[in-house]
Amino acid sequence: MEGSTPRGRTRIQKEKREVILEAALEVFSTNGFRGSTIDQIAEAAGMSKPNLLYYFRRKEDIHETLMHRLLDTWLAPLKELDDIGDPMTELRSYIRRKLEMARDFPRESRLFANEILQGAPRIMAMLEGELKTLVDEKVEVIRGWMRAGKVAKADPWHLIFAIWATTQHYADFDVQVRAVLGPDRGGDGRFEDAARFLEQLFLEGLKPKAN
Amino acid sequence: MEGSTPRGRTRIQKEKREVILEAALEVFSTNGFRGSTIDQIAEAAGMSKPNLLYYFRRKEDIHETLMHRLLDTWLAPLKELDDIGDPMTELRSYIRRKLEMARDFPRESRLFANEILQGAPRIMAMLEGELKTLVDEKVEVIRGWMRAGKVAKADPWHLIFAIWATTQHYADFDVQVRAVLGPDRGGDGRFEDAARFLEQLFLEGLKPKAN
DNA sequence: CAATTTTTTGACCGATTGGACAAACGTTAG
DNA sequence: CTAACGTTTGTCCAATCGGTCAAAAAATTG
Repeated sequence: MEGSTPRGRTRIQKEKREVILEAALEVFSTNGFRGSTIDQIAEAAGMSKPNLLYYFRRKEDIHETLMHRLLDTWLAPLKELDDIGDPMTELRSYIRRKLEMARDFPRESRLFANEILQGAPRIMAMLEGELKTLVDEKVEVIRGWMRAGKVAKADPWHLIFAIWATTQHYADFDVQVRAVLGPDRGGDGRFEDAARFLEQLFLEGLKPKAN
Repeated sequence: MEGSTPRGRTRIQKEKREVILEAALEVFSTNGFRGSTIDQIAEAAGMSKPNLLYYFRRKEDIHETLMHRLLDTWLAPLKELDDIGDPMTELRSYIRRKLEMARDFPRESRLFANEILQGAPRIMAMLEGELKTLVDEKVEVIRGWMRAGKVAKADPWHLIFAIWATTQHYADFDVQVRAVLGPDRGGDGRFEDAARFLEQLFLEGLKPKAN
């Protein structure tokens, strides 16, 4: 009985689907969608290919499920950007949260980056819909702060892009960051260094203080 | 006669190799290495697969040639960062040049991003060698500016990362940028808006002017 | 022209791919 | 025990992959 793909009915199904998604995240995020094979995912999940296909009937279904889950996590920090509290503190918190996500969920970041890089064929609708709506909303919040003189006037859209770019860089380009920093500076401390730098950059910029 | 791969001897060989590289840049930058097929490249180059393989014997050879060419172009702006001239002007010029590259060579940027995202298996040596050396050198230049009080004190490595991230974002995440900006704001003017914003960000930050 | 070399292609090959399927295995309920 | 259901796997398949090869077609040379 029960339709095609087993819906997370039994306990075992929920568990196995979880194992598969975890394995698929690892594989997809390092090889991209087309560069990953079902066999790779099955092996990483510790099961046979047909067994994996019993839980997800197509390779794309795994990717789609993964992507949908990711998006909620991914947009959460921006959703939290609220009009209550001090504007500059809010912005600083947002930057810190995004940087923590790059540190704690680098695979998710790379999965997302892979998708966007290749033209976002599978999530274009979401970018133009849900994401754009959310950004438009937060742009208005930031604009309010700027009008009130709480934040320097600047393009709010590109401000958001800059925050995304600088924070996600530490997940997506991690290999390059570590290679350039070298063994001594490239250790665990790099995220704290980055946090300090980004805070200064976004708050005060680089122009030397008027002595 | 002549070794395996035809070296750019005849005029026709140089031309065809150029056509292939142009087509491969298009294909590789949108699909990644593993996601691209020789057939795709051959079709984009307007020739048959065996004919393409007559000029480049392996798929990897095309990618390698492309990558080597790219790197020179890619590092050029950083190499130009010189100790002569006003420091803040130099930094502003560097940001502008990098943004222009994102605008004029988005495929090259995405090709590079694809490689890094997947762990840089083919250019790791270059990252740890040539790139690191160049960055270390420029870090010293920037440090000198900071010691001289010409630039606010900050971590020079992360400053460079921030410039890379914010500028390349407009090439690598172009789809997302355009989707979020929408049809009206997402037109050709987005690079000028970005340039204005980035200049303000890196020079003055976002803290409101002390009124 | 004819001889030689370079360029192009159709046909083909073994390996890998995503996926189908039925049979086997395990588990639980009566 | 047995029947029923959920789970797992070995085997197979058609499509696609990177790459080979010999022979045809152009171009070049004398």
